[in-house]
Amino acid sequence: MTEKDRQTEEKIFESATEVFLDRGMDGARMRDIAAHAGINKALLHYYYRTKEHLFNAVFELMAGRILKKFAPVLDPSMSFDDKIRFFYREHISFLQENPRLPGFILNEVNRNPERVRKLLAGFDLNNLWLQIYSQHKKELDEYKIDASMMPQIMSSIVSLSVFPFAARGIFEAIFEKQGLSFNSYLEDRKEFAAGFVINALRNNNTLLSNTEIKSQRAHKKR
Amino acid sequence: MTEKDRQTEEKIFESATEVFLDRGMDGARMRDIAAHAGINKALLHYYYRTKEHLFNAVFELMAGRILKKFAPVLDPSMSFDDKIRFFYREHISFLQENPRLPGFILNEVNRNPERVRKLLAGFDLNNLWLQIYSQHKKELDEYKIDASMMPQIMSSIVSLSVFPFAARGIFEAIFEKQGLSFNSYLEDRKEFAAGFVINALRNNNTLLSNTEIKSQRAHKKR
DNA sequence: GTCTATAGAAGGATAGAC
DNA sequence: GTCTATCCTTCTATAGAC
Repeated sequence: MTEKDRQTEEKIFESATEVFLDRGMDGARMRDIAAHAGINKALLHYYYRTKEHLFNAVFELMAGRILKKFAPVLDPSMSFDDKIRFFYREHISFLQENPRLPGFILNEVNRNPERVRKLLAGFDLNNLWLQIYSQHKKELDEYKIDASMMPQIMSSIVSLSVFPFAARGIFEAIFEKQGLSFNSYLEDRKEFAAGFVINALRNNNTLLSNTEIKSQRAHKKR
Repeated sequence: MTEKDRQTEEKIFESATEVFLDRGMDGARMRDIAAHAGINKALLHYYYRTKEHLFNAVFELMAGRILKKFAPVLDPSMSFDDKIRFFYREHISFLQENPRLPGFILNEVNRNPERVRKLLAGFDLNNLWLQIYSQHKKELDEYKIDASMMPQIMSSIVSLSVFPFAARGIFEAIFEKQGLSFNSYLEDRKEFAAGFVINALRNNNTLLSNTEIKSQRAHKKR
């Protein structure tokens, strides 16, 4: 009885996840979710009152799952370089298993800004970058990186792993034309991206210093 | 007469662009496009037979516009470093004026792979990376970069400028919590990203060499 | 070319039997 | 808990008057 409930509800949730990931909130059809779960539409409404309820359940689980993957960034037991290497290995592997996740989340979030607010509500973002900076102050000082550059640096790190998935459709098409597989590109990327970032920071020369100066100037303007 | 046609058709097209950029193909409503244009639905169908026709017209213009912005990459008159600096300045400026474009294109392309095929049909991608590599062989040799690394490098360059726009909703929310403006972040980014990439390549040390070796190994596997 | 009115299809949601 | 049948709304698209 209760066992069967759980099974059905789970099946519905899995089917909904599948269809929503594929088509998004607006493009998904309750009929398709029901068909995918091998049941009828009425049962969907029995477990989740409306389409929106069902979508929210799926979205929150998925968004939570991807956000949790950023947690190791605050692990104090790793050096900055190791952390970067670890991050790309783990994060890209995770996205290889969930390739549609970035596009799904980004799209829904851009369409409905209210979702971001609710989503980030549980996280302490007020001093996120300062936290990371403080944790690695010693190494970052050697690189001549100060706290004001953290937004640029952190956003760059994330871009390098998430964007290929967000632009998956285009990447796959271009790679195919050149006889490359998207998957082997991703395998390479785990190490390439880490090396790329570490090099960029390690030899933080006049170029970055210039940026820093301009950055301060720009901030004063506003 | 004909002048009025042109005006109406243009107004419809602009309104459609606005609504499609905001809501996507699935989320857009013909009623909203008509309202935005100050006309009625029937007139939409008079000029563009179906919603899909109208959408395709908008999508093709927008996609073409963003793709054209990558053309200077093949300009042979600039050095590699200058090209990178030029690219970020121009590309980020363009996206500042069209911030919803990346999310729109990426979303529609991921949902409908057929669009990519048609989209890229006009471009010679068979040896795109080899072209760029050949053009700058001398500089790239100094960086110890060979042709097989071009996919990783080019995709990294694009990621750093496009991703902040694709993830605009999240970025804006996070920045707001820290008292930063998305726009000043973007202003800084034009120079930061260029410096970041040039540094990463310039001091291409053992890290990248390792990646290269692994890369070759990985390719043999498949 | 532009409008009003409406057809016709498709979507989400519910009633009620089992 | 699960189903069939159906309601009601919304959407795209067209007919027909001006």
